Amino acid sequence: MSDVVAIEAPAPDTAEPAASVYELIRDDIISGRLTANQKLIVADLAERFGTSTNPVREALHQLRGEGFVVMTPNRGARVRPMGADFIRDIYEIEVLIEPMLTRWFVRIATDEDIKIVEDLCVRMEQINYSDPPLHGELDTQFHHAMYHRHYNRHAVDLWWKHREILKAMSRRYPTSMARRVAVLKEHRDLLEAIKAHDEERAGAIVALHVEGSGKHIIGQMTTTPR
Amino acid sequence: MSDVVAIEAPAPDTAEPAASVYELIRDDIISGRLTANQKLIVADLAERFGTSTNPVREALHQLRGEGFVVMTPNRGARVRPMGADFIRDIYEIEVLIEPMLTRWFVRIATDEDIKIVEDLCVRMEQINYSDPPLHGELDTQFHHAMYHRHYNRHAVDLWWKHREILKAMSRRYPTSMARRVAVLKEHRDLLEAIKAHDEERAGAIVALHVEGSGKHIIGQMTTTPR
DNA sequence: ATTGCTCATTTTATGTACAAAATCGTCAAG
DNA sequence: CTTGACGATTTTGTACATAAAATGAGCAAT
Repeated sequence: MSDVVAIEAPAPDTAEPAASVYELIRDDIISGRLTANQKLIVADLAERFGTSTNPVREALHQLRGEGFVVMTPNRGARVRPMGADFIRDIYEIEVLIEPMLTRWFVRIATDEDIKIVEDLCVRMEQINYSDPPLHGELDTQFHHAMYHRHYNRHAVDLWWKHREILKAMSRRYPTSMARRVAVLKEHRDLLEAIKAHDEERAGAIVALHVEGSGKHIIGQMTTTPR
Repeated sequence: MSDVVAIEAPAPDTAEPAASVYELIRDDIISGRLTANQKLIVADLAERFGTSTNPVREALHQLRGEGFVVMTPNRGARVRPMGADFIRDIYEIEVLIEPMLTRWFVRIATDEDIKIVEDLCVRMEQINYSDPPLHGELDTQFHHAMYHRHYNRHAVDLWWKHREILKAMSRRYPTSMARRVAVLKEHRDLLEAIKAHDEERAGAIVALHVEGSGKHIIGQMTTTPR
């Protein structure tokens, strides 16, 4: 009797929670496995995911609402092209939002809060781009640690959505040596401003930081053939 | 996103294009006919619109993607509550975005461009709040005239989406006398700054203008019982 | 040959009907 | 007051029907 129980949960949370159709398509778009303007044919996707068409149709419509997919009546869905101009648009908005979020963090940060971002900063300096994916992950955590508790959920959600797109984008292009050292320095500068509780300076540094990242990626996008 | 077409504009709106289920539900949410947190039952909506369930399901998912609807697995969709905090979130973002859009307009505006916004400004002064809905319409056109050609489509779309929410919200609450005179003055000041091609001043005025509108509505929301 | 057209055929999106699974509400028993 | 069973409600998934659009073969005019 007791040997038939607990078939669920073989481990805490190691097992993936069986990604939804929505997430699968979304990841395919963001990661670039689905190319710009590619047609998203409901029947094909349904077959590929082993479901019927309705889940796909619903996922597509949600993605459309989020802007990842463009739909035209009676002619279906296409992957939203995320070219250099779109990336620029996003960065221009982030240049405004991230300083706002950062200033708030500087205002409310306790010593423990600061300790967390400092640790992340140090780890990034230690690996020194030897492991780009890990650096990217730490970079995201660095900013996330500052922003995630902000009261303006709308702003944080927007930041996160943009972040996911930009993260995926920068994964497709290399980071120049010059930019690498700049990023490390900017993070360090930001950390100092935070420690000094200098709200204005921290905001200004983040603005520069975001702008620099944006300029760099767009440069890579427009020069690299791909 | 950029498929958000020109629904507004002084267009020949003779024959309605038979509003889609999506638009109907969306309008019901924004206008407040559907109240906060109200359950959106697929079968009911389908019956109300005289369609089958699939169009409703797709509309709901798009709305979810746009943030107007909140869905939880196996327990359906609810109207996203748009309380004072959410409105504050939106205004805080607009305080950043609108000045950016305005500055660009000041930079590129020709005399004809300025003429258009001036006319709108004058008309608002003439009706002097005798017709609040009309004032709201002109106000939207005033800003739209400045922003709609901006190269950052993402920012413009975001502004428009926010604008629709805020327009509907302010329609539900009265505008105080003090606020009325302030709005007229701010518009006039802005116009002068534009005419003087003073980018910085125009941006600063818009920031104040948006902030003032936000503060006012939130004040109304938190004091008026409703 | 190439272009541009019609028209039948196939593909695909969109709408309807129904089945399975989950949730919610109610009410009786403890 | 809480628990648990059971029926009604509602969500979620599948299968199919219809209508619109893409495709491509055939053919006439340049």
